[in-house]
Amino acid sequence: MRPPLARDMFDELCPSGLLPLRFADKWAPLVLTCLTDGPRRFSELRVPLHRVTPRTLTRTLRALQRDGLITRAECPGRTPHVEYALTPLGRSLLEPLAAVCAWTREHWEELLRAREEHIAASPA
Amino acid sequence: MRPPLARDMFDELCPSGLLPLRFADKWAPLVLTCLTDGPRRFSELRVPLHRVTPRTLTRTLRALQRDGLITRAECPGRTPHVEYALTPLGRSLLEPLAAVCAWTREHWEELLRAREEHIAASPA
DNA sequence: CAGAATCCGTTTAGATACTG
DNA sequence: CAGTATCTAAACGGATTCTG
Repeated sequence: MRPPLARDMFDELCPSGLLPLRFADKWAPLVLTCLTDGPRRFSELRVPLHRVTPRTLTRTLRALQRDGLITRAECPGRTPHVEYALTPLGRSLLEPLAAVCAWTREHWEELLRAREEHIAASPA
Repeated sequence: MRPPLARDMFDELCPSGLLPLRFADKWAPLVLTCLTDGPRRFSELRVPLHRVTPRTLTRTLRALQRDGLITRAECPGRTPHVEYALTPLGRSLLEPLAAVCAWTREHWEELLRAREEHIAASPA
């Protein structure tokens, strides 16, 4: 019923020691989701992300690129632009990501209630 | 092939707007995992977490408690102590959490390779 | 044992302005 | 269009010391 805990959770839980790279990031999962249906431009990505500042979006995209989850392609032509797209690796991450989001939707009310009760019970 | 993106990803992806509460946290997922097999004490939790400082562990536990994912019980007696345990809600989160960790284990080598290639390709 | 208090360095992210 | 540069505020996390 209560076996001893592993001495080092960092070795056991994930090879990364923590959540997968980029998963404990505020923006990265949202960016990945935005790329589900195809490549997107820099400015296209900003809109659904509450007009996140260019600086923040740039850093997020660079990190995702570094980890092989997205690609960055410069598209020359009459209207030159840049397109970001999921790699197969990045796409494979969408599944566990969706599972987490589904959990949240399912338990949203419950989470809110817990918070409210906690606030109500906490001392002034 | 390329439908327009939702204007507000925060409304659509998760009710929370982001990942579920506490999921984008460095320690929370590890703590939840440590509680899988039963209640644990404060000091018991520190060991597998690389001797995380009391301050950090306390804040993590408070946040998890606030969101209804764990309970805190003071156990009086000859050796008084405190026990933290998963709520049913907290336990239900273990499943999507495990899915994410499984993904990481599965693609760990690939992630490492991408990083190395990126470092090799980046300018001095 | 289970923390609280304090200090401090790092990281994160927003606002704003500017550039090839 | 796709960023970069600079500044700033807040959050995160570690180290240390102290307490009911």
